[in-house]
Amino acid sequence: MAKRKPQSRTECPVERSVDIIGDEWSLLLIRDAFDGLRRFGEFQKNLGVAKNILATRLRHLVAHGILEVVPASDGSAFHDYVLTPKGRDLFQVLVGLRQWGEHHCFQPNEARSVLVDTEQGRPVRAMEVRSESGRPLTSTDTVVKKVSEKKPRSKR
Amino acid sequence: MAKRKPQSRTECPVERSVDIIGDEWSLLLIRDAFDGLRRFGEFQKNLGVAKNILATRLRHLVAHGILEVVPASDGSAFHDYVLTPKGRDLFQVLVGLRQWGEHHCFQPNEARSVLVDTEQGRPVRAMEVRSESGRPLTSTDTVVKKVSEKKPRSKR
DNA sequence: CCAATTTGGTTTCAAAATGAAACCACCCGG
DNA sequence: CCGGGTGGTTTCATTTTGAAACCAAATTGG
Repeated sequence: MAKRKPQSRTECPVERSVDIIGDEWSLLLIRDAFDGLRRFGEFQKNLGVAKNILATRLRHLVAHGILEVVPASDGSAFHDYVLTPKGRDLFQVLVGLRQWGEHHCFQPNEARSVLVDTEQGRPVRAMEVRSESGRPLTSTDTVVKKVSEKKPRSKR
Repeated sequence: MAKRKPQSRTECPVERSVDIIGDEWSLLLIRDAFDGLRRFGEFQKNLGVAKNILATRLRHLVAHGILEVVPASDGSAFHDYVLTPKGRDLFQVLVGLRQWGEHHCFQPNEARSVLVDTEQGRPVRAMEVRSESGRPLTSTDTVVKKVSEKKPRSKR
Protein backbone atom coordinates (compact mmCIF):
# COMPACT_ATOMS: atom_id res chain seq x y z
CA MET A 1 0.00 0.00 0.00
CA ALA A 2 1.74 3.10 -1.27
CA LYS A 3 5.32 2.03 -0.78
CA ARG A 4 6.63 4.35 -3.50
CA LYS A 5 9.51 6.61 -2.51
CA PRO A 6 8.88 7.06 1.20
CA GLN A 7 11.98 9.28 1.28
CA SER A 8 11.21 12.08 -1.16
CA ARG A 9 7.88 13.55 -0.14
CA THR A 10 6.35 14.89 -3.28
CA GLU A 11 5.23 18.48 -3.46
CA CYS A 12 2.09 17.39 -5.31
CA PRO A 13 -0.94 17.25 -3.02
CA VAL A 14 -2.75 14.90 -5.38
CA GLU A 15 0.06 12.42 -5.05
CA ARG A 16 0.17 12.64 -1.27
CA SER A 17 -3.55 11.95 -1.14
CA VAL A 18 -3.31 9.10 -3.59
CA ASP A 19 -0.47 7.57 -1.62
CA ILE A 20 -2.80 7.34 1.37
CA ILE A 21 -6.25 6.62 -0.03
CA GLY A 22 -5.57 5.70 -3.65
CA ASP A 23 -6.59 2.08 -3.49
CA GLU A 24 -9.83 0.30 -4.03
CA TRP A 25 -10.51 -1.00 -0.53
CA SER A 26 -9.63 2.20 1.26
CA LEU A 27 -11.97 4.21 -0.92
CA LEU A 28 -14.80 1.74 -0.48
CA LEU A 29 -14.24 1.61 3.28
CA ILE A 30 -14.44 5.39 3.41
CA ARG A 31 -17.63 5.28 1.36
CA ASP A 32 -19.11 2.78 3.80
CA ALA A 33 -18.02 4.89 6.75
CA PHE A 34 -19.88 7.86 5.21
CA ASP A 35 -22.86 5.54 4.89
CA GLY A 36 -22.75 4.98 8.63
CA LEU A 37 -21.11 1.57 8.88
CA ARG A 38 -19.01 1.32 12.01
CA ARG A 39 -18.26 -2.26 12.95
CA PHE A 40 -15.60 -4.60 11.61
CA GLY A 41 -18.27 -7.14 10.80
CA GLU A 42 -20.44 -4.60 8.99
CA PHE A 43 -17.60 -3.59 6.69
CA GLN A 44 -16.64 -7.19 6.14
CA LYS A 45 -20.15 -8.28 5.27
CA ASN A 46 -20.91 -5.29 3.08
CA LEU A 47 -17.69 -5.41 1.06
CA GLY A 48 -17.10 -9.14 1.05
CA VAL A 49 -13.41 -8.48 1.68
CA ALA A 50 -11.14 -11.02 3.37
CA LYS A 51 -10.77 -10.36 7.08
CA ASN A 52 -6.99 -10.05 6.98
CA ILE A 53 -7.20 -7.46 4.21
CA LEU A 54 -9.92 -5.58 6.04
CA ALA A 55 -7.87 -5.52 9.24
CA THR A 56 -4.85 -4.19 7.33
CA ARG A 57 -6.84 -1.45 5.64
CA LEU A 58 -8.62 -0.36 8.80
CA ARG A 59 -5.27 -0.13 10.60
CA HIS A 60 -3.93 1.91 7.69
CA LEU A 61 -6.82 4.37 7.77
CA VAL A 62 -6.61 4.68 11.54
CA ALA A 63 -2.84 5.22 11.35
CA HIS A 64 -3.42 8.07 8.90
CA GLY A 65 -6.07 9.70 11.05
CA ILE A 66 -8.94 9.09 8.65
CA LEU A 67 -10.78 6.68 10.91
CA GLU A 68 -10.59 6.42 14.67
CA VAL A 69 -11.41 3.61 17.05
CA VAL A 70 -14.09 4.47 19.57
CA PRO A 71 -16.06 2.42 22.12
CA ALA A 72 -18.96 0.66 20.45
CA SER A 73 -22.11 2.75 20.27
CA ASP A 74 -24.18 -0.23 21.45
CA GLY A 75 -22.42 -0.28 24.83
CA SER A 76 -20.67 -3.60 24.24
CA ALA A 77 -16.97 -4.11 24.86
CA PHE A 78 -16.27 -4.10 21.11
CA HIS A 79 -15.35 -0.94 19.26
CA ASP A 80 -16.41 1.11 16.26
CA TYR A 81 -14.46 2.66 13.42
CA VAL A 82 -15.69 6.17 12.70
CA LEU A 83 -14.54 9.00 10.45
CA THR A 84 -12.42 11.69 12.03
CA PRO A 85 -12.77 15.32 10.89
CA LYS A 86 -9.90 14.61 8.48
CA GLY A 87 -11.82 11.64 7.17
CA ARG A 88 -15.03 13.62 6.81
CA ASP A 89 -13.09 16.16 4.73
CA LEU A 90 -12.90 13.47 2.06
CA PHE A 91 -16.56 14.17 1.36
CA GLN A 92 -15.82 16.15 -1.81
CA VAL A 93 -13.61 13.38 -3.13
CA LEU A 94 -16.33 10.78 -2.63
CA VAL A 95 -18.98 13.06 -4.12
CA GLY A 96 -16.69 13.64 -7.08
CA LEU A 97 -16.31 9.92 -7.64
CA ARG A 98 -20.05 9.45 -7.23
CA GLN A 99 -21.02 12.14 -9.70
CA TRP A 100 -18.53 10.96 -12.29
CA GLY A 101 -19.81 7.41 -11.88
CA GLU A 102 -23.41 8.55 -12.16
CA HIS A 103 -22.64 10.37 -15.36
CA HIS A 104 -20.29 7.95 -17.08
CA CYS A 105 -20.76 4.45 -15.66
CA PHE A 106 -24.49 3.83 -16.06
CA GLN A 107 -26.89 3.26 -18.90
CA PRO A 108 -29.47 6.06 -19.07
CA ASN A 109 -32.25 4.03 -17.46
CA GLU A 110 -30.13 1.82 -15.21
CA ALA A 111 -30.89 1.78 -11.48
CA ARG A 112 -28.45 3.70 -9.32
CA SER A 113 -28.29 5.05 -5.79
CA VAL A 114 -28.38 8.81 -5.49
CA LEU A 115 -27.02 11.29 -2.94
CA VAL A 116 -29.76 13.55 -1.64
CA ASP A 117 -29.96 16.52 0.67
CA THR A 118 -31.59 15.07 3.82
CA GLU A 119 -33.62 18.19 4.42
CA GLN A 120 -35.26 18.44 1.00
CA GLY A 121 -34.77 14.89 -0.23
CA ARG A 122 -33.55 16.30 -3.54
CA PRO A 123 -30.35 15.23 -5.32
CA VAL A 124 -27.35 17.45 -4.62
CA ARG A 125 -25.96 19.74 -7.30
CA ALA A 126 -23.01 18.81 -9.48
CA MET A 127 -19.85 20.06 -7.81
CA GLU A 128 -18.07 22.89 -9.53
CA VAL A 129 -14.55 24.22 -9.43
CA ARG A 130 -14.59 27.99 -9.19
CA SER A 131 -12.01 30.73 -9.33
CA GLU A 132 -11.44 32.97 -6.37
CA SER A 133 -13.83 35.42 -7.99
CA GLY A 134 -16.50 32.74 -8.34
CA ARG A 135 -16.23 31.99 -12.06
CA PRO A 136 -16.79 28.30 -12.89
CA LEU A 137 -13.62 26.72 -14.20
CA THR A 138 -12.81 23.71 -16.36
CA SER A 139 -9.47 21.96 -16.35
CA THR A 140 -8.30 24.05 -19.30
CA ASP A 141 -8.88 27.22 -17.29
CA THR A 142 -6.40 26.14 -14.64
CA VAL A 143 -2.75 25.28 -14.29
CA VAL A 144 -0.64 23.78 -11.53
CA LYS A 145 1.92 26.23 -10.24
CA LYS A 146 5.01 24.60 -8.79
CA VAL A 147 6.21 26.16 -5.56
CA SER A 148 9.86 25.29 -5.05
CA GLU A 149 10.30 26.83 -1.62
CA LYS A 150 8.28 28.69 0.90
CA LYS A 151 8.83 32.42 0.59
CA PRO A 152 12.04 32.88 2.68
CA ARG A 153 10.95 36.21 4.04
CA SER A 154 8.88 38.99 2.60
CA LYS A 155 10.96 42.01 1.56
CA ARG A 156 8.39 44.48 2.74
CA MET B 1 -7.24 -4.21 -11.57
CA ALA B 2 -10.77 -4.22 -10.28
CA LYS B 3 -11.51 -7.89 -10.69
CA ARG B 4 -14.18 -7.89 -8.00
CA LYS B 5 -17.55 -9.32 -9.01
CA PRO B 6 -17.60 -8.53 -12.73
CA GLN B 7 -21.04 -10.14 -12.84
CA SER B 8 -23.14 -8.12 -10.41
CA ARG B 9 -22.81 -4.50 -11.42
CA THR B 10 -23.26 -2.51 -8.29
CA GLU B 11 -25.84 0.23 -8.15
CA CYS B 12 -23.36 2.44 -6.28
CA PRO B 13 -21.76 5.02 -8.57
CA VAL B 14 -18.84 5.46 -6.20
CA GLU B 15 -18.03 1.80 -6.51
CA ARG B 16 -18.27 1.79 -10.29
CA SER B 17 -15.85 4.70 -10.44
CA VAL B 18 -13.49 3.11 -7.95
CA ASP B 19 -13.54 -0.14 -9.92
CA ILE B 20 -12.19 1.78 -12.91
CA ILE B 21 -9.87 4.45 -11.52
CA GLY B 22 -9.42 3.42 -7.88
CA ASP B 23 -5.78 2.55 -8.03
CA GLU B 24 -2.65 4.51 -7.49
CA TRP B 25 -1.16 4.44 -10.98
CA SER B 26 -4.38 5.24 -12.78
CA LEU B 27 -5.00 8.28 -10.63
CA LEU B 28 -1.45 9.53 -11.06
CA LEU B 29 -1.62 8.96 -14.81
CA ILE B 30 -4.81 10.99 -14.98
CA ARG B 31 -3.17 13.73 -12.93
CA ASP B 32 -0.25 13.78 -15.37
CA ALA B 33 -2.62 13.85 -18.33
CA PHE B 34 -4.30 16.94 -16.82
CA ASP B 35 -0.81 18.40 -16.48
CA GLY B 36 -0.37 18.01 -20.22
CA LEU B 37 1.80 14.90 -20.43
CA ARG B 38 1.00 12.91 -23.56
CA ARG B 39 3.76 10.50 -24.48
CA PHE B 40 4.49 7.04 -23.11
CA GLY B 41 8.01 8.13 -22.30
CA GLU B 42 6.85 11.28 -20.52
CA PHE B 43 4.57 9.32 -18.22
CA GLN B 44 7.23 6.73 -17.61
CA LYS B 45 9.91 9.26 -16.76
CA ASN B 46 7.66 11.40 -14.60
CA LEU B 47 6.17 8.55 -12.58
CA GLY B 48 9.13 6.20 -12.53
CA VAL B 49 6.75 3.31 -13.14
CA ALA B 50 7.86 0.07 -14.77
CA LYS B 51 7.14 0.04 -18.49
CA ASN B 52 5.03 -3.10 -18.40
CA ILE B 53 2.85 -1.64 -15.66
CA LEU B 54 2.55 1.64 -17.52
CA ALA B 55 1.52 -0.14 -20.71
CA THR B 56 -1.13 -2.10 -18.82
CA ARG B 57 -2.57 0.98 -17.14
CA LEU B 58 -2.62 3.06 -20.32
CA ARG B 59 -4.45 0.25 -22.11
CA HIS B 60 -6.90 0.07 -19.23
CA LEU B 61 -7.63 3.80 -19.31
CA VAL B 62 -7.99 3.76 -23.08
CA ALA B 63 -10.31 0.73 -22.88
CA HIS B 64 -12.52 2.63 -20.46
CA GLY B 65 -12.64 5.74 -22.60
CA ILE B 66 -10.71 7.95 -20.22
CA LEU B 67 -7.70 8.37 -22.48
CA GLU B 68 -7.54 8.05 -26.22
CA VAL B 69 -4.69 7.38 -28.59
CA VAL B 70 -4.12 10.13 -31.13
CA PRO B 71 -1.37 10.84 -33.67
CA ALA B 72 1.58 12.51 -32.00
CA SER B 73 1.30 16.28 -31.83
CA ASP B 74 4.91 16.65 -32.99
CA GLY B 75 4.15 15.06 -36.36
CA SER B 76 6.18 11.92 -35.73
CA ALA B 77 4.85 8.42 -36.34
CA PHE B 78 4.44 7.84 -32.60
CA HIS B 79 1.24 8.59 -30.79
CA ASP B 80 -0.06 10.52 -27.81
CA TYR B 81 -2.39 9.61 -24.98
CA VAL B 82 -4.84 12.40 -24.28
CA LEU B 83 -7.88 12.79 -22.03
CA THR B 84 -11.26 12.24 -23.61
CA PRO B 85 -14.26 14.32 -22.49
CA LYS B 86 -15.05 11.47 -20.08
CA GLY B 87 -11.52 11.72 -18.75
CA ARG B 88 -11.69 15.49 -18.42
CA ASP B 89 -14.84 15.05 -16.35
CA LEU B 90 -12.61 13.59 -13.65
CA PHE B 91 -11.44 17.12 -12.97
CA GLN B 92 -13.53 17.46 -9.81
CA VAL B 93 -12.20 14.18 -8.46
CA LEU B 94 -8.62 15.29 -8.96
CA VAL B 95 -9.31 18.72 -7.49
CA GLY B 96 -10.94 17.02 -4.52
CA LEU B 97 -7.87 14.88 -3.95
CA ARG B 98 -5.64 17.91 -4.36
CA GLN B 99 -7.54 20.09 -1.93
CA TRP B 100 -7.71 17.35 0.68
CA GLY B 101 -3.99 16.74 0.29
CA GLU B 102 -3.22 20.44 0.55
CA HIS B 103 -5.21 20.67 3.73
CA HIS B 104 -4.23 17.44 5.47
CA CYS B 105 -0.95 16.14 4.09
CA PHE B 106 1.42 19.10 4.46
CA GLN B 107 3.07 20.95 7.30
CA PRO B 108 1.88 24.56 7.42
CA ASN B 109 5.02 25.98 5.78
CA GLU B 110 5.93 23.04 3.59
CA ALA B 111 6.36 23.66 -0.14
CA ARG B 112 3.50 22.45 -2.30
CA SER B 113 2.25 22.94 -5.83
CA VAL B 114 -1.00 24.86 -6.14
CA LEU B 115 -3.83 24.88 -8.69
CA VAL B 116 -4.47 28.36 -10.01
CA ASP B 117 -6.94 29.98 -12.32
CA THR B 118 -4.88 30.67 -15.47
CA GLU B 119 -6.60 33.96 -16.09
CA GLN B 120 -6.04 35.53 -12.68
CA GLY B 121 -3.18 33.39 -11.44
CA ARG B 122 -5.02 33.03 -8.14
CA PRO B 123 -5.64 29.71 -6.34
CA VAL B 124 -9.03 28.18 -7.03
CA ARG B 125 -11.73 28.09 -4.36
CA ALA B 126 -12.36 25.08 -2.16
CA MET B 127 -15.00 22.93 -3.85
CA GLU B 128 -18.34 22.77 -2.11
CA VAL B 129 -21.21 20.33 -2.23
CA ARG B 130 -24.48 22.21 -2.49
CA SER B 131 -28.13 21.30 -2.35
CA GLU B 132 -30.34 21.87 -5.34
CA SER B 133 -31.34 25.16 -3.72
CA GLY B 134 -27.71 26.20 -3.36
CA ARG B 135 -27.20 25.61 0.35
CA PRO B 136 -23.69 24.31 1.20
CA LEU B 137 -23.87 20.77 2.53
CA THR B 138 -21.65 18.61 4.71
CA SER B 139 -21.75 14.83 4.73
CA THR B 140 -24.14 14.85 7.67
CA ASP B 141 -26.63 16.88 5.62
CA THR B 142 -26.88 14.17 2.99
CA VAL B 143 -27.92 10.57 2.65
CA VAL B 144 -27.64 7.98 -0.09
CA LYS B 145 -31.01 6.95 -1.40
CA LYS B 146 -31.11 3.47 -2.85
CA VAL B 147 -33.04 3.20 -6.08
CA SER B 148 -34.07 -0.38 -6.68
CA GLU B 149 -35.63 0.05 -10.13
CA LYS B 150 -36.26 2.77 -12.62
CA LYS B 151 -39.77 4.14 -12.29
CA PRO B 152 -41.79 1.61 -14.42
CA ARG B 153 -44.04 4.29 -15.83
CA SER B 154 -45.42 7.45 -14.37
CA LYS B 155 -49.11 7.17 -13.45
CA ARG B 156 -49.86 10.58 -14.76
C1' DC C 1 21.37 6.07 -47.36
C1' DC C 2 23.33 3.71 -43.45
C1' DA C 3 24.45 3.18 -38.55
C1' DA C 4 23.40 4.32 -34.01
C1' DT C 5 20.08 5.77 -30.85
C1' DT C 6 15.49 6.63 -29.14
C1' DT C 7 10.83 5.22 -28.50
C1' DG C 8 7.40 2.20 -27.19
C1' DG C 9 6.59 -1.49 -25.99
C1' DT C 10 6.69 -7.28 -24.64
C1' DT C 11 8.73 -11.13 -22.18
C1' DT C 12 10.71 -13.24 -18.24
C1' DC C 13 11.24 -14.06 -13.67
C1' DA C 14 11.65 -13.02 -8.68
C1' DA C 15 9.39 -10.57 -4.97
C1' DA C 16 5.40 -8.69 -2.90
C1' DA C 17 0.47 -8.30 -2.19
C1' DT C 18 -3.82 -10.53 -2.04
C1' DG C 19 -7.30 -13.61 -0.55
C1' DA C 20 -9.45 -17.97 1.27
C1' DA C 21 -9.52 -20.75 5.04
C1' DA C 22 -8.29 -22.34 9.39
C1' DC C 23 -7.50 -21.05 13.78
C1' DC C 24 -8.07 -18.50 18.11
C1' DA C 25 -9.16 -15.34 22.11
C1' DC C 26 -12.56 -12.63 23.96
C1' DC C 27 -17.17 -11.16 24.80
C1' DC C 28 -22.08 -11.94 25.28
C1' DG C 29 -26.57 -14.15 26.04
C1' DG C 30 -28.91 -17.70 28.14
C1' DC D 1 -20.37 -21.89 32.37
C1' DC D 2 -21.56 -23.27 27.68
C1' DG D 3 -22.42 -22.18 22.82
C1' DG D 4 -22.23 -18.97 19.44
C1' DG D 5 -20.92 -14.46 17.58
C1' DT D 6 -17.25 -10.94 17.04
C1' DG D 7 -12.82 -9.45 15.78
C1' DG D 8 -9.20 -10.52 14.63
C1' DT D 9 -4.18 -13.39 13.27
C1' DT D 10 -1.76 -17.08 10.87
C1' DT D 11 -0.85 -19.98 7.05
C1' DC D 12 -0.37 -20.87 2.51
C1' DA D 13 -1.57 -20.88 -2.49
C1' DT D 14 -2.55 -17.66 -6.15
C1' DT D 15 -2.26 -13.22 -8.32
C1' DT D 16 -0.13 -8.92 -9.12
C1' DT D 17 3.67 -6.14 -9.35
C1' DG D 18 8.04 -4.52 -10.80
C1' DA D 19 12.94 -4.69 -12.51
C1' DA D 20 15.50 -6.01 -16.19
C1' DA D 21 16.38 -7.96 -20.52
C1' DC D 22 14.93 -8.03 -24.94
C1' DC D 23 13.07 -6.34 -29.36
C1' DA D 24 10.99 -3.96 -33.53
C1' DA D 25 9.90 0.28 -35.55
C1' DA D 26 10.95 5.17 -35.94
C1' DT D 27 14.19 8.81 -35.71
C1' DT D 28 18.54 11.11 -35.90
C1' DG D 29 23.37 11.98 -37.09
C1' DG D 30 26.69 11.82 -40.54
